[in-house]
Amino acid sequence: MEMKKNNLENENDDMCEVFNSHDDVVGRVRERIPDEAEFAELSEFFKIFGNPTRLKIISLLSIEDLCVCDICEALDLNQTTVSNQLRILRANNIVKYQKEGKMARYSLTDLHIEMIYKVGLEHILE
Amino acid sequence: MEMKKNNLENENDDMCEVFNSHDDVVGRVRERIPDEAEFAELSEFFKIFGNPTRLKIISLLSIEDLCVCDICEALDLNQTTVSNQLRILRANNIVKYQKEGKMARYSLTDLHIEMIYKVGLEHILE
DNA sequence: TTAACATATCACGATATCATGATATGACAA
DNA sequence: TTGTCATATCATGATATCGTGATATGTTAA
Repeated sequence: MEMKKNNLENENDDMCEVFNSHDDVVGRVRERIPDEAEFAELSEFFKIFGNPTRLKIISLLSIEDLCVCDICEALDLNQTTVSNQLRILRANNIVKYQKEGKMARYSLTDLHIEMIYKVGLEHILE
Repeated sequence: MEMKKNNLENENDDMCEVFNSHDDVVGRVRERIPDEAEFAELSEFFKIFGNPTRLKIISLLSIEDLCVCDICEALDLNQTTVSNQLRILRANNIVKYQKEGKMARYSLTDLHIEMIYKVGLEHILE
């Protein structure tokens, strides 16, 4: 898969010292990664998935849109907990909602969210 | 997209009370989500993506396999930090490594990791 | 053996996150 | 306007996570 760029790399291939054959590798990959701000934003985004309560909400909403009280009931969680987590999910652009009278109907923002959730689930289930 | 199961739901569609029309919804979705243990495991898994240092390492390894010192150099991070995060990544089955003499060459465990990383990046870049 | 290097582990103080109780807001019905 | 319900916000103490300095392990070369 990976192209051998330089046949001059021989037994020194495994050195990490000052005059090392990895300098080119380091320079090459360094240019191809996002910048500091993007990593910060991306980690904030993924942090949201790192909490079981939020994952449960995401899981529910990947099946269908629900109001807050239905989420509470389906997950057997108190309203403060759900509402707080929904606020975090909203702030991070993971769910959106529309008001319907005194109710708020929540849904996932887009398909990325569902994809990430499902690929992760697939991964842990092997 | 969503099938209307019951045409008897009328203006009561938006009630959340004791005899509410959402009971069927709640019961239905409750059966279709993973169990407690799976949510716990999944959230531990996603937590790993919620740290910029680990994301940077994942980002590098999605380009090519690297040894610890190359990762340190490419990211301008001290060795302890990188080694600690690699331990966490290993423990969570996100990277693997093979020993080559005194070096350790790290790579991503499987394509799921790369997919999740890339879909997340796509999401924040809109 | 001894030295040097690559990597791993331990311990710790600073910081962030969690669930929750108390309370506020805002809509509708009486 | 008063009460009730659905939802949101605030404050807090318990717990978890972060980066890092100190130190250990293990490999190779002299």
